[in-house]
Amino acid sequence: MSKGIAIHWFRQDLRLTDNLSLEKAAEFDAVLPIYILDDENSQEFKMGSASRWWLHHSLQSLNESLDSKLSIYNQNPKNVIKKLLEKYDVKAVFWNRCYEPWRIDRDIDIKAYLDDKKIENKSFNSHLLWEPWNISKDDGTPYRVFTPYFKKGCLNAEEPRLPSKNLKIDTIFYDHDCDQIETLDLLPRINWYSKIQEVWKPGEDGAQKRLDQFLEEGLLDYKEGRNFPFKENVSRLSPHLHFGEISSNEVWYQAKTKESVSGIQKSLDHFLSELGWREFSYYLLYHFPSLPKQNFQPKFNKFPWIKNESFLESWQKGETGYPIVDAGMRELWQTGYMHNRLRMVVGSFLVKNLLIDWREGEDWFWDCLVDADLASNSAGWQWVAGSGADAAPYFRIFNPVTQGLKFDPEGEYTKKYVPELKLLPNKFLFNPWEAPKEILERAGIELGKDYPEPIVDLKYSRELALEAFGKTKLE
DNA sequence: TGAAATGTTGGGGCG
DNA sequence: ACGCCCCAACATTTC
Repeated sequence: MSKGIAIHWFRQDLRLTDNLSLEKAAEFDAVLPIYILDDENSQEFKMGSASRWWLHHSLQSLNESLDSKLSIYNQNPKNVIKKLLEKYDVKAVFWNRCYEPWRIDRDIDIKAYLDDKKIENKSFNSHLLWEPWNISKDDGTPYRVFTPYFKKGCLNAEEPRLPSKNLKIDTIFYDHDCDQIETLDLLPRINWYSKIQEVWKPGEDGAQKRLDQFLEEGLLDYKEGRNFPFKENVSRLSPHLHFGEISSNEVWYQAKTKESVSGIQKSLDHFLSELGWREFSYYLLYHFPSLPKQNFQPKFNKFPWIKNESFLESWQKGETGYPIVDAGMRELWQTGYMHNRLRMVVGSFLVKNLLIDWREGEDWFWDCLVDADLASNSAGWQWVAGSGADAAPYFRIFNPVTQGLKFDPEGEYTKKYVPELKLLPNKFLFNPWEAPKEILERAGIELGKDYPEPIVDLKYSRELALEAFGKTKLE
């Protein structure tokens, strides 16, 4: 009995392992694996530059593991599928669900089209531990606070499914009329990615290796070590998870195999709860699709953000004159990533000390991060700004000097990304403007020439922020 | 997943 | 021996 061809449409699931849709498609005589670059439907959420670099390499890796038979397209997905249905004996189309509002809309439309054509189709969950629509408060409304969402909502719900190991592909069908990875034009004209290339290994193999390394070397001391950007205690799985090179279920259950290691429990729980934050972001995005551009708390709608191109540019380039902030921004620029501690510090600085709209930060991160993820990025920025769900309170303003002293006391991280300060003694590393003349001289630094003067005064900008943010409280 | 301001305590110096 | 002051260390409150 012939079952014909089934399409598996790769999207944010660029892996073979634990891929429910691919497994389903592989039950047919032949599977036609496709990837479609969809710049048409994504509109204002078009993938950023760093993500494109990542995607290029991730697709190459995926293509290799499919014996170079990944069919790739740079067109409107509906047209692609339409043409494939016309050309080949396609019996079914499968995919794993995405949660960006524009993708949901698009997929609904394509599903209706397939239903209409009487083509079997089905979507699967291979991206989240808990579907957003399965978790709600007793009164049926969505949670707005992380802790009860995770502890009561998720941990009391059905356990995440175990990773599936059932993939058996007989025949891969390749569409010779498709585009090539190169014609997607994902790589930039100028090579700004050499450093990124050194640091990351996109693809399924790189993802599993990263997880292995984290579980061996980072997890045990995760709870403490995750705060220190020079330590190797964070997982750095975010881009791999974003592109679905490894499933969150794999990460969840592989981490749990370490449960028996003595003294690991607190770190393990904390790590699992960080996966919970990822879930919470997707949950919020699903239930509040305006999250990426609209304040979650409407009382922020009349917040007097200040437009200041010059401040914004200083922040983007890592030239604010605050070494810990500049280190974070330069890490982002050079590596396509920023340690979580620094994301909070630079976010607080932009939004509270510079009073610049969180959406400016969101846009910059979107373009620069290899892990740029609509759910995590929006939820994260709204958290920092205080406008989000379970957000940082308005009065929580990070002091970049204190944060530096606390979390990079020896300056390893800061000096790595702000090397012009490497001769400065630690005592003045985070506040060079307060260093005595002769110390600056000895370190070979002239402020305003070799390294910027601070673009704002900490104390004064803090007072301005407290005043401005305090007013949101009145509503 | 802060920081600064304010309050409290207790030890040591000193008349 | 005693009270007083100073101030660091810690705790609490406020923004």
